[in-house]
Amino acid sequence: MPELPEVETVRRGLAAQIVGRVFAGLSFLEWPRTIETPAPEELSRRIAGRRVEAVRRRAKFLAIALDGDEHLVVHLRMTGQLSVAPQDTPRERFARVAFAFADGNELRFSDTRRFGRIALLNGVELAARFRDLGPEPLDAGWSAGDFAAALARRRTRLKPLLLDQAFLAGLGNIYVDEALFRARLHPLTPAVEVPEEGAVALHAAIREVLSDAIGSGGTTFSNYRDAYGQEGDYYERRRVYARTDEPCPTCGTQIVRIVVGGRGTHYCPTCQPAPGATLARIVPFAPAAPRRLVAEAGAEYVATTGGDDTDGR
DNA sequence: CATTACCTGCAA
DNA sequence: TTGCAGGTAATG
Repeated sequence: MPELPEVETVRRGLAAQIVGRVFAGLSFLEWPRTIETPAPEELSRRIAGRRVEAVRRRAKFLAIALDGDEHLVVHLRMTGQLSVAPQDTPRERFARVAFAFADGNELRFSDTRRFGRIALLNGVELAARFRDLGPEPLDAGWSAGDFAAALARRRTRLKPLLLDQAFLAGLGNIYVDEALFRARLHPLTPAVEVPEEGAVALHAAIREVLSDAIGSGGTTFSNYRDAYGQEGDYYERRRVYARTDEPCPTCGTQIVRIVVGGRGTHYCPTCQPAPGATLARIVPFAPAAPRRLVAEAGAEYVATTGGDDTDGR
């Protein structure tokens, strides 16, 4: 479920509900593998009596900071959900773990697919866990210039690169497709081939998409709910993700779905032309035409872009 | 770089 | 029954 906007939405709702509350211990453990470290007994002992100081987010991780340098780190993965409810209330169907508060409520972690993970870390361990994450796209310090330079160092295609949390933190499958569409870049474009203005456009597009999505409370198309159980509204605002065969909102061309790096990838073949797909690539495939017409097309291509032309060979 | 694994539910 | 799903780590 969760990419940066969803995790940020959960963070806000969770902070409003639990900052200031004091944990009493572990109260429910249906799926022990959810807890990476430490052993459940130790975790329970270490959180008991600890007060929630803040709920933070780094990339797609949530970090519930407790006094005494303890941090409850949560990764929702695909279907994880957090909620707060009285302990004596029936637990959700897919509840996996719950942490009791001293006031009779509990923090619940539900997770249909059981991919989600929770760890209790001290400050040093927390820093180590976040060490390899790339920049936060909404941080003021993340500049278009730095981003352009980083792209220029990579030959990888844009789609998998933007999904790489070490390159840039927080994007997932939905928002990569949405950002590439807004920047008019094809998902298979090698990063190094993105022109400067393309990098600037992509930098802006990433921020716009993430900000808009946070403003909509994230994207719900099946499982995702925030810390109050509410759905996000961004699904209806998306432009290409899961809109295969629907008309592009800009030009009307049917949205295409391909698989890149094993992930469903959606784009507009007109607005996001394939890498290198200029007249040089299109002309050879054009239907047979009078020689004079072909020559004119070639001449115009050379004149307007100055790229390497295959016509002469 | 692609594939598989981790899991389960749901729609075609 | 098959394929697909918001993520990521571990394999060839």
